[in-house]
Amino acid sequence: MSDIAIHWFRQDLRLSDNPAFIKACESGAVLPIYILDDDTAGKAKMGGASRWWLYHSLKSLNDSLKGHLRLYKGKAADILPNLQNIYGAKTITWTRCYEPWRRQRDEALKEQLKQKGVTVISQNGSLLWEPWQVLKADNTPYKVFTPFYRKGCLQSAPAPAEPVAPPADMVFAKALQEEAIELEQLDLLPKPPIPDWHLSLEPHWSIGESAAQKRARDFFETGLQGYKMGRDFPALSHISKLSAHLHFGEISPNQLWYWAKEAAQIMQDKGQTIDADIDHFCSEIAWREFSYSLLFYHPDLPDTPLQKSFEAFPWQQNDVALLAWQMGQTGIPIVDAAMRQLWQTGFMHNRLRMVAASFLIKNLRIDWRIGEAWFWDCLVDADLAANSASWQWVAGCGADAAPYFRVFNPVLQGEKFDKDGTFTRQFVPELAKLPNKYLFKPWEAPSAIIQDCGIQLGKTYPLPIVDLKRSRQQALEAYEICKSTAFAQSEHK
DNA sequence: TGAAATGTTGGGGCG
DNA sequence: ACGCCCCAACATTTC
Repeated sequence: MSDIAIHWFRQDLRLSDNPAFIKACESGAVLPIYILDDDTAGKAKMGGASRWWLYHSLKSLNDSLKGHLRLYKGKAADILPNLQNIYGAKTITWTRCYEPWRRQRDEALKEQLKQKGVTVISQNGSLLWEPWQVLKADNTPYKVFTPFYRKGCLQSAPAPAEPVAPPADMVFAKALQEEAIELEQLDLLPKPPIPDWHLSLEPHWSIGESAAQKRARDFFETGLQGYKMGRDFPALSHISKLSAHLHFGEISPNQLWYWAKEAAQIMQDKGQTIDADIDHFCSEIAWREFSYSLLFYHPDLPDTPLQKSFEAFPWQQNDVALLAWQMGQTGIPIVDAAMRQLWQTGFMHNRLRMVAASFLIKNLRIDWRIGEAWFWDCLVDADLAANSASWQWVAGCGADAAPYFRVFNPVLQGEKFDKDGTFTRQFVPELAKLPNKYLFKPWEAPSAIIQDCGIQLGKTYPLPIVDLKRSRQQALEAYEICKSTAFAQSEHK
């Protein structure tokens, strides 16, 4: 077999259930490549935590490919055609991406390569359904999740493709020596004098395709039963923690979908019913699909509120408060616990993402895009579609968003979802001795108790940077102003 | 995938 | 026995 096929790995860093990669293997000797294309990404350039994850994921992928993964850095629009020339590749394959900057780039590349007579194959390997497969009867995209999922995905669209096995045998193209670079040269990890913050992430994750599969299997065995309820409690492990694996394509949503169905069958045979848990897990996967659909049909989702009335919102600039939020020093224990979890582990529990985001947007009234940028930098699962759709959801300016007046009370959220304080005490150890009654509102504790617990409010732990009740009220007022301004504007048109 | 304010009901204490 | 008040507990509405 002398023909050479390039498989361009992007967000599909796996060999299992990778239809495009299989096509490459069937078309000739494979040259597997990865291009770090920061130049084209612009504002969507990967954040720090993602880069750390990518470093390890590429390493793992290279192992699976027996050391044949070729790495490049720069504009894919230049590098890919160049490689095609150098190697005389007849086929180029890739798994589709949906970020606006990637779509634009890929479309142009595809056209250019096709004109040169190259067979270009792009396939779906990252979504259960392509955005254009889930449309309303009038061929427009859904704007509300429930009908998107129930009608669009489950009833109208075809069943998700069943996962396919990794290629039985891989023949690799003989690589030239000089044109690729080493993993270290991608500069994915921070270098001195930048703090080696990423080292604190290491113990929390195991990265790569086989780790993703193991995580999934562990979850289906031990976490799925009770998922629907348990997923709301940060101290429990009833969450899949698969988001980063999914983002980088170390595992496909299709694989998870069918494993979930299998798990349902196994449990049913044992006489246990976990239908509600399975349904809920599948609907969470579908939220990811919904986000991708939103991004696909609204390319400006990452920085423009879908509801135009929000353009007039009176955001506040407050760098001191922002820093306190980022560092987990707001004086609101559940918020601080959440923000520290993010900083220390590269992850934040879903419920806490809502609480922490609500606090930034509504109590501090800081622009959601600023919080979005922080999450983008800190999350190992940072995903353009999910991150922007979710921030818009919390801000109340997205499609099918939480209504703006839905303001989370971080004290009640703590009392409800971290009842015994396990999670909060883990990340805010300076409050560990505080009894549950005051753990989520230390400012209300009698000074004798505060003293007994070895706490000095304002010194060992901050006083709240805002008054929750008042700031809530102000947020609601700001929303009213913004609404009436938008109304006045629309009247003048 | 809220919370607070307001409304309603019903049991118990008490004159 | 009765009415009255108080206040949980729950339901509804409002933001």
